[in-house]
Amino acid sequence: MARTAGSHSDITGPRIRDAALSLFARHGFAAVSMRQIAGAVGVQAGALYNYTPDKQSLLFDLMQRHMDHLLQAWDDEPTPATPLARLEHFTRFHIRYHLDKPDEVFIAYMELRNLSPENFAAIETLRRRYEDHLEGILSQGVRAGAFQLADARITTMAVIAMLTGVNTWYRPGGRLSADEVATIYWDMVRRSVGA
Amino acid sequence: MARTAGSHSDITGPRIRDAALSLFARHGFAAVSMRQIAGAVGVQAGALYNYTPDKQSLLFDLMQRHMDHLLQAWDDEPTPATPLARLEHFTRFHIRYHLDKPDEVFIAYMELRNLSPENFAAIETLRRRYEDHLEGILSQGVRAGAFQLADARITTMAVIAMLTGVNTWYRPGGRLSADEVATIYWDMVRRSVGA
DNA sequence: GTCTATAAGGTGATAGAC
DNA sequence: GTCTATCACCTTATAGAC
Repeated sequence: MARTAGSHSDITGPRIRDAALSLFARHGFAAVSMRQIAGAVGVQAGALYNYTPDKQSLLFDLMQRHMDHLLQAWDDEPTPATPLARLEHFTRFHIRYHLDKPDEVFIAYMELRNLSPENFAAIETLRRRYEDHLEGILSQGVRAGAFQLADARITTMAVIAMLTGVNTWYRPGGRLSADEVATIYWDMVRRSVGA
Repeated sequence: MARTAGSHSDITGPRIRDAALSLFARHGFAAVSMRQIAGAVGVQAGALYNYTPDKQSLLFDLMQRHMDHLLQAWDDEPTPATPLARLEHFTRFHIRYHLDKPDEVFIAYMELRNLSPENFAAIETLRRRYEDHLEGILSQGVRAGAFQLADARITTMAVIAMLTGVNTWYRPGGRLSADEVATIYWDMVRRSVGA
């Protein structure tokens, strides 16, 4: 059945995104050609332009979907009662979600410079919205006397960098499970905010 | 004087590296052509091949110099007496050094996937050597009873990710000086290792 | 919706003149 | 050491047949 001519719009679109995601993550946006993406999907390069106006839009689409999905996933999470419980929940959610989508995460911050200025601004807005969820938890905790920290914004950036860094070294099947890793990181986060 | 024909080997080499560093950092290795680098230096593309056998070697040269220089700079630093003082020294050194060389730092971990397998292995060895300096400080501190942490290797990766993350948001002339930022981060590092 | 063919231009790298 | 010219190939994107 492979390569049969005809209409496949409902499955070809997702397949193009999957192939582009994987290839961009492995080789980088600029190093991957439309022909390579088409080859991975099993169509000719011209057919891709039925699904994206150009290569830039394909990249933006991947990043925007990733950020939208991340924000939605966090909105769907429950909200524990105390700042301490909320911070632990965020820590474990962030590690779990990011380890689950390594290609999306990798692209979302490695390929920012390949976005057009307008597309860059749009992704930065979504990223800032996600960071603000953590900053809100930290600020609430400071007001409630649960945390002691010098600057909620800087602590936000520090914690997110620390947590996202798990993706650079964690490999499934290694010395520790994802849950064990999350517990160790939660211990560090908890102490670093003075809780 | 610009573009005069003749012999300039001692100044053209560094100028090529400077131009490549800046262009790779801004646009990415794959998105920059040898003609662009030559244009920034003020020579024709063919002249670059008197200084590098190919584009890949140019990238590797930049990364290797960066890692060599980082390791040498750390070796040149004094060694404070206690684990706590050593950890503070490493924290401040890492932030200062990395804020000082943002292009080198950016390339050194954004362009790893564009290295050939042999070159990648060489850079990873140097990176691991740098990480091991921090891991050594943490392990010593645990043995001396100065730190309480679950896993020296994971704490090493977490602390380095947190500290290097400063480069993603810090801009000179902003709300806080580099020294003030380093002090806030040192407070977080100190608490996260249970000191 | 996918194909083939093509336009218009860029790519890394080399040869040989000066 | 740098230049010009060139090779062989790849690039994104589009046009028109089916």
